[in-house]
Amino acid sequence: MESKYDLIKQDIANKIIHGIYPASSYLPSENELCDLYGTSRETVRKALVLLLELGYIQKIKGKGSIVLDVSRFVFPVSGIKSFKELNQSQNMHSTTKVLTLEPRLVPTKGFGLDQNSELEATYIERLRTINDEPIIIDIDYVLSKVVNDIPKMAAENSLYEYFEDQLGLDISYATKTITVEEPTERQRQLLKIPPHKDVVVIRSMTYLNDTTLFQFTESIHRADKFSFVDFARRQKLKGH
Amino acid sequence: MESKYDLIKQDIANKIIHGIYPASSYLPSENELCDLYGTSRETVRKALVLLLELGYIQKIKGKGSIVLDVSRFVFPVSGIKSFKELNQSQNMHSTTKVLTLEPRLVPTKGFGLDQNSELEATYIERLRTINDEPIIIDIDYVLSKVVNDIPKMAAENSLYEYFEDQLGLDISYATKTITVEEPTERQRQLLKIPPHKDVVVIRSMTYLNDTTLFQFTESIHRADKFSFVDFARRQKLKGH
DNA sequence: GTTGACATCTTGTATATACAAGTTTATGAT
DNA sequence: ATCATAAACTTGTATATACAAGATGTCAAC
Repeated sequence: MESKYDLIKQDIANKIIHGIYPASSYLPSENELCDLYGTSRETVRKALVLLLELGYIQKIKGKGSIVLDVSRFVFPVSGIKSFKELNQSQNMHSTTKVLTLEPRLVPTKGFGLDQNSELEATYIERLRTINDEPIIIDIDYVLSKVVNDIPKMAAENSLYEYFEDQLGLDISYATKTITVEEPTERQRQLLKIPPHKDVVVIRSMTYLNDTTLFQFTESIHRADKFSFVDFARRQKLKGH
Repeated sequence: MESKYDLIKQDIANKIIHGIYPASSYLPSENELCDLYGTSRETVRKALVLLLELGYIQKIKGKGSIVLDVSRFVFPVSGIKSFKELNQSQNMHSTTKVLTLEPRLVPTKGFGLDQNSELEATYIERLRTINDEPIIIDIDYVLSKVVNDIPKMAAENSLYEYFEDQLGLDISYATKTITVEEPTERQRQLLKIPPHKDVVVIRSMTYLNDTTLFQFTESIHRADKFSFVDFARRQKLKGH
């Protein structure tokens, strides 16, 4: 099922996380890794490219692969991660309260959609607390075309876990925008936003492997509790 | 100098941008691309992987590579991009005014550094306007170890262009955090921030290819003009 | 019409090989 | 000791080959 280079990636990643390969040290050379895992060099290199993209290592021609300081990512809101995954990687006491779960149409405005399209969806509104403080309101529109029924349990636990492990959906990529906006009165109350204070809104559209759109998300954060951590590699795209 | 797969990547990317390969259509198959460019399949595949990471295409096993709607990225603040690059890709009238350019030590606090380390740097403070409105204050600490002299022209034009094209620096990756904070009085005046309104702060540390840190950046945005667009691929990292 | 087997597309994984091009170390001549 | 060269490492690029596995269409059998 899982490919060799994926297993190698995970093995090396774990060794980095646990300090077996400490930061700013060199990994074994590619040829040594070949011997270690009993594979060809190209296979090892595929694993290393994945670690490179994740910001775990830096490859330097002629020298080797340096382990980067990955402890900076202890608070990774980057990438597509679910609240539960986020929560497990930290050590925090958090809860999820499902406020609403009902069928609704996706609002044509707000996500930049065609006006004529009427998309049936399951609307889910959840309040996330960390250490008993309300921090995030998560609003999901899950398109009924893809998922017609969502048990409340799944919403309380983890939607992604339900979609991927239970339904076998292949969630692949998402586009997201981050903006700062005035909260609605409801949001102000739920998140206990002081007067004059804004909220951070992360809107995303999530797609399956076959490029079918299946979910809209609005994540409303208390601005004072908001932090977005990102790792970016420089890549030039000349043109035009 | 430039590799085949990089040229193929750029060629296909340009064709996607110009609509020769329109959104939601399939690219030619990998074998057809081999014939087209006269290369092996692995070389073509390397180019496609790069386009995949950029969010230009989606590969589907057994079917082909679908072109994604890339027009959503017309406002890409994602990745490492300089203000000038950003400006050129849009069509806006913008200016850059250099407020300060002088040697300074990097403040030990604020970037989470060791207290004992005293890093000499060039301090640059710039005010960015778009359509005559002040939008962004950019603060740079460029480490003197790497770059000892920065002409004012370079700061007015593009620091990255100067670093990469003039000095031949190999800028490779950066870590960045986005938070919402109260502006200083100076920031409030420069950006004309109304009372009670916050600003968005993007702090980043930029590294060269050989993992040497060379730049700290603080980018202060007017919250009402701030927008961050991102493309993210889902990748699970199991294991603890 | 429906079904199932098959062939033929597609992309995904894995290997072996070769050479180019940085980096470091060892060697040797001066 | 100094310097230049060469050898021995490292990663980067490119190719050829093989098979696995998903998607699709054809064709025959029922």
